[in-house]
Amino acid sequence: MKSHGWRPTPAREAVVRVLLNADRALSVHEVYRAAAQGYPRLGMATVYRTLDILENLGFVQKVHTGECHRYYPTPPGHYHPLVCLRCFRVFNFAGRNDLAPLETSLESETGFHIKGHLLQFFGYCRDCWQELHPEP
Amino acid sequence: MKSHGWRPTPAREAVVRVLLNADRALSVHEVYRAAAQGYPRLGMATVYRTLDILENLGFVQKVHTGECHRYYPTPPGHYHPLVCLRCFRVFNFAGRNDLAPLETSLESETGFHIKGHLLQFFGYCRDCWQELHPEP
DNA sequence: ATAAAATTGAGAATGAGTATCACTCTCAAT
DNA sequence: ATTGAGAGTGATACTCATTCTCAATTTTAT
Repeated sequence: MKSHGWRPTPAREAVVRVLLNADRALSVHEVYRAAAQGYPRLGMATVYRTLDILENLGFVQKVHTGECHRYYPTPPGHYHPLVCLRCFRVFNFAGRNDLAPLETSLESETGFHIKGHLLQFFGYCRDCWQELHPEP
Repeated sequence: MKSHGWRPTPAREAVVRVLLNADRALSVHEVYRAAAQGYPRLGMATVYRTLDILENLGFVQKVHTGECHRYYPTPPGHYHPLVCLRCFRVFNFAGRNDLAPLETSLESETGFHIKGHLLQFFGYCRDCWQELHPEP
């Protein structure tokens, strides 16, 4: 991050630390709460700003969940998220069928200049599913 | 819609009419403005409610665009949208690689109960791209 | 050290979407 | 044709995620 022209600051460090340790997708407010533990005078605006930077650099990814956006650390490689709608844990799956060729053929077929895509699955992880469907 | 237990009303009719004639994805406010032409006492709340119903029935689909959600009529068959980020026209493409098998294998692999997915491409259509990159 | 530039945080502002509630409309049963 | 139960409506207030503003602070290059 510092190597991309962004200054290292304690506020940013606090946010980054929280995200790297995240075992699930966090809401902005969760990131704020956790990061403010180690850096109490942190402000929400800075969290948003830092998340934007991290997302642009590809260090974190945003997921849509029906409610607000959540962020989780980008895994190495090209994966898509399968998100639990209850605990927001993320399972990253490789695009069995890579989207790049589809993207290329779509471009020539439609004349569109494609800028990106969105692919994710929603569901309930094993644990949450069991808690939601208790057996007597 | 009427056949699914929902009462036919002029407000709903006005909203439906707008969407069926839409040649691109419309924001809720755009739907409101257009529908209110033919039914001036329409309220925003009803537009939101009707769009929810139509989405649940599968008559319209929601797209994410970076800003607010937009809706467009669901084409017959199973397609995914390629959305122009400038004019919001939608090109529907068939999932060359259907997601169902991937979904099934993900379920057995991860123990997740998958509830849905999100697949869409963003870009600029030919016309908008040309306007954004004028040649001298 | 010091000036220039980047960064910050508090709080205000924005705006999409939701909730409320008194009123109106629809429709099946009379 | 009437009616009453309950679906539907719209004005309005509200929530809350996100963005904006700006003066004060921190960082970096000199």
